[in-house]
Amino acid sequence: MGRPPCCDKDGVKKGPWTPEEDLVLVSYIQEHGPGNWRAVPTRTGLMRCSKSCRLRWTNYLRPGIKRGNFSDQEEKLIVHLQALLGNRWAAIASYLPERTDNDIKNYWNTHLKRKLQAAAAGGDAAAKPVAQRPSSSSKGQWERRLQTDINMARRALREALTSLDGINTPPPKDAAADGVAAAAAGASADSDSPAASSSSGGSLSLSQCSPSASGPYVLTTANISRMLDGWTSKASGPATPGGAADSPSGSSASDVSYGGGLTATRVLRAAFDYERKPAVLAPAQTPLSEFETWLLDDDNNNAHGVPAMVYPF
DNA sequence: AATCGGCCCAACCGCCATGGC
DNA sequence: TGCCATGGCGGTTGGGCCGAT
Repeated sequence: MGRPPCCDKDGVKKGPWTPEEDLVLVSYIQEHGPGNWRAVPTRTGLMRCSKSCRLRWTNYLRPGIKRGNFSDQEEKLIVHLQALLGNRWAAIASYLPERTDNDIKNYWNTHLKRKLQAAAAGGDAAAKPVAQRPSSSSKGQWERRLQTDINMARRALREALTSLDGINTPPPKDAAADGVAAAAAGASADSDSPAASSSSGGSLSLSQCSPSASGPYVLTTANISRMLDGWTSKASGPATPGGAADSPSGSSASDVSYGGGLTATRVLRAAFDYERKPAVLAPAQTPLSEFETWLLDDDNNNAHGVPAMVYPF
């Protein structure tokens, strides 16, 4: 007998998240913190699987996420970490605090893997990831090769890290006055994002934020602010997203009660406060320092230098 | 202008690890 | 000690977008 599914298939909504759902999820998490995902759908009224909620938060809504535009240093770091760790995207992402494992995985699959394959086709075997190299050699040869790979990767990583200012340090929190969705941080950096381009004043209705209206929906502080403006201007009571929202699910948005006199303004402010909590980014910084120590140790131990990694691109 | 095909990425699926009972 | 619930991770998919024809 197979294991029961993590969530009931009936009545569980799938597909892209709506702004209303994002706001409900964010407001819940800023109140209770991430975790206990099993309780999230029932407590928020979201017709989503707990897994879906967690993924939405970790891959999209979590503060401090940078989207798109991978820098050269990030590319190199990913390439070498992949060579070191294999397809352990979560581990790789821990060294790129602003990137999600899903983002890195997608970027690898769509860009870097192709580049490496092209480079490999050009005869640059040294640039191949460990996992792609021939495995026909004997154990001793394989171990020596692996150690060489690690040494090369360490050196290249250290070089990459030395010029990695700003990647591993969170951006100033008040720079963009953003909060929740520092998705906003990434979105605002993307000049072509709808949110970034719609910086003019005026209230934006929910339907204007919806994917169908103007491209992919990106949850930014600006969007949330406009959403809330629209709500507060249209609804006289507390934040009960109502009429304007043409929610396909027809369930959550209008049914959600934030409780405890939680107004829309308070939701937004509290969401900002949550982003200022360091716990979200802090864990990723500890391994980095250990990582740097490890790299430095390598310098001490690696008396016989290894040739620097030749970047295939 | 219409169609086609490739690219990109958000989201889903299934498996595994872990912790609580 | 075994079972179960839950969270986490990696692989894969589906659909929108965009350039080429």
